[in-house]
Amino acid sequence: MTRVVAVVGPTATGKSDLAVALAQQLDGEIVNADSMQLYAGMDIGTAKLAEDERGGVPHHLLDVWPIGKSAAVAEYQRLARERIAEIAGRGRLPVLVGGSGLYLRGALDRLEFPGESPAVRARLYGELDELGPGALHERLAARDPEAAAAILPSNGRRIVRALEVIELTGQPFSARMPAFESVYDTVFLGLERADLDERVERRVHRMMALGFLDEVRALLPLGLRGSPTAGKALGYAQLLAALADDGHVSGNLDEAVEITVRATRRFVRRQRSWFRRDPRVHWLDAADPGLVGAALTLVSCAS
RNA sequence: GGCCAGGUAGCUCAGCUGGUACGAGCGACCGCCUGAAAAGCGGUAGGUCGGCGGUUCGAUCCCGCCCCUGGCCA
Repeated sequence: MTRVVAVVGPTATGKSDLAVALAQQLDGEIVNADSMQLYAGMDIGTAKLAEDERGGVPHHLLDVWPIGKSAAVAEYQRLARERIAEIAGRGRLPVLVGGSGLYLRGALDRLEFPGESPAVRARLYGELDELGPGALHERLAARDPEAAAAILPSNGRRIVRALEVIELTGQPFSARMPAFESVYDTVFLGLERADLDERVERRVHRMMALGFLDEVRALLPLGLRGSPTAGKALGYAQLLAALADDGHVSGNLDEAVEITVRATRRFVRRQRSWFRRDPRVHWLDAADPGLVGAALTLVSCAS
């Protein structure tokens, strides 16, 4: 079975750097598993490693989607598995890095995504607007009681997806995540650190100092504001709210920064509660000076 | 110094002409998560209702004094 290393954990823990170090030591290549780093042009705000920070290690699945594109796990799953196969085919070690939990699972685990239909989905969202989530949830309960039980009546988005899948496939929608079972021989390394809240604050301010605002401005003509996924990214959404369409600051920038810091901290909480449940993850303290060594030990012990 | 408005949850504010604060939004904390996942959704905890007296069976809402904030006038 193909051997893969996955570096996971909350944002701002230093996953990218650890991945580079591991790839250098283990003859690896890196595959991005960060939903926002897939977008071209989102660099500063996603903390994407610049060329000269990649330590000569090939990086895959960065900058592959245009800003306006609506992201999709299923497509990511396909792309990631292709890359993993190619890298392994070259005799090298695929190192997956990122903090997008569902993307990681899509790439690595036995997860199958039923199809999608933009038309059906658009119609369902129209109905959601008109009737409200409660009514659609009742419909779901009639067609697939099990899915309805697992999805809260207020969660319009998931209700719509469940109904979409049922219409498309004629099959019930299994609303629960499957067991933690990888399709590869994967070693999961999780990074954590105690001082994340402060780090997040410093990082957001550093991004501003590096020209985050100009980056957002530059993405304005590419349709960032209307983009369903990219436009909602942390920091981007907040700066967008403070910018007029012509790129002039029309709102309160300091407040936008402050809100970004808070929202990012909340994101860290969500990431933790997602990754914590995965029993396969070997947790490492990112502040430990011997981090790389510890990670290498774990990888070699697992083989 | 006088007049007016206001002091209610960490923040911004709601609050039947007195009867246990119904509070709400945001935040915080905890959790959920199968094609937008940096998204979406849920649960929980927070209030001496500025202070002290008084009226009343009972006062956040009535009276008096005091403190603080904003505005107006001197």
